[in-house]
Amino acid sequence: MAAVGIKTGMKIGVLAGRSGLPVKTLRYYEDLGLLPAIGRSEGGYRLFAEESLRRLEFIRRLKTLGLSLEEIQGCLTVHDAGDLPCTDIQIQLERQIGRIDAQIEELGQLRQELQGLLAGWQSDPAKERDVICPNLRV
Amino acid sequence: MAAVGIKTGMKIGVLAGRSGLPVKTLRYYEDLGLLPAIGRSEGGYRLFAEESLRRLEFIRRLKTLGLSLEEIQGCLTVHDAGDLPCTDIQIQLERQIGRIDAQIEELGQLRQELQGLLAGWQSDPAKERDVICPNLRV
DNA sequence: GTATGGTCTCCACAGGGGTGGAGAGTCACT
DNA sequence: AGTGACTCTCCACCCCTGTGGAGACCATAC
Repeated sequence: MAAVGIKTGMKIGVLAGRSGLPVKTLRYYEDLGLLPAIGRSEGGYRLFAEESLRRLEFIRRLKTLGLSLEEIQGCLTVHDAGDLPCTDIQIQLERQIGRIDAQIEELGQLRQELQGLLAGWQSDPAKERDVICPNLRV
Repeated sequence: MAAVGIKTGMKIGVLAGRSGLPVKTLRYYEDLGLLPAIGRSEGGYRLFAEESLRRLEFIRRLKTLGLSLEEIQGCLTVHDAGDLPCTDIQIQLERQIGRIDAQIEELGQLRQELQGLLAGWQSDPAKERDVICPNLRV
């Protein structure tokens, strides 16, 4: 009969201090559904479980790996359903490698083009009619 | 004595058709000062010179090379002052190569990290206490 | 009782390059 | 005179991940 319905938990400032994230960011994450609070205090303050710290670590890690909050939320949803999110995370990370490869490819081509242009660059060309930059011929 | 003060020019729709850019974009460029109109018609319509087409080509080219509109505007300001913008463009393009190199470097490191994680990925690991994804150990 | 600090909600802004729509005015053709 | 196409201005919204502030409430210490 004791302690029934009693919600204990950190207030947002404590979680901010322990996680190193700004209070604003935690509210933002909560709004997005990334970081559910276990409830509210009588005064209306958000209360977070200890587990939130783990969750924030997870979020931070996946963020540094370049996943969007939406993608991270997808993984967390799997976790919250009681399943291991490993497979989903693997898929996301593979997708992320794909995006990175595409970006690197694109950047490499652009770099090539820029290098080519600068290789033949004339620092003081004659002015040309109908062209703003004779080097670019445009 | 003939044709004094008469402003001739394309209306924005014509320029849009000939340049291939949407009317909205041309207005946006004009607002930014990238694409000055030679004036307004009696009815208040923007009028553009033939030269605007060249200017838009120039803008488009530098955009494909990855310069921001602000950087492009810097080059155009030099041009409008009557100077050749080649040197400024060269500087911008070199800076752009620098940015690209930094990005590629960063992406490469991230890719490395992702590859490393996925290399040892276990598709069906045992659940671990205090960890959302055992593979990431977070 | 009151000062201080934590927290609440709601709204706005940042960056960069536009895009969409409303409502009104203009132009050309019939 | 009317119709339709074109243009004007002004405001809002898109992407994404937050951040800043105003005004009000809550909690704790003195």
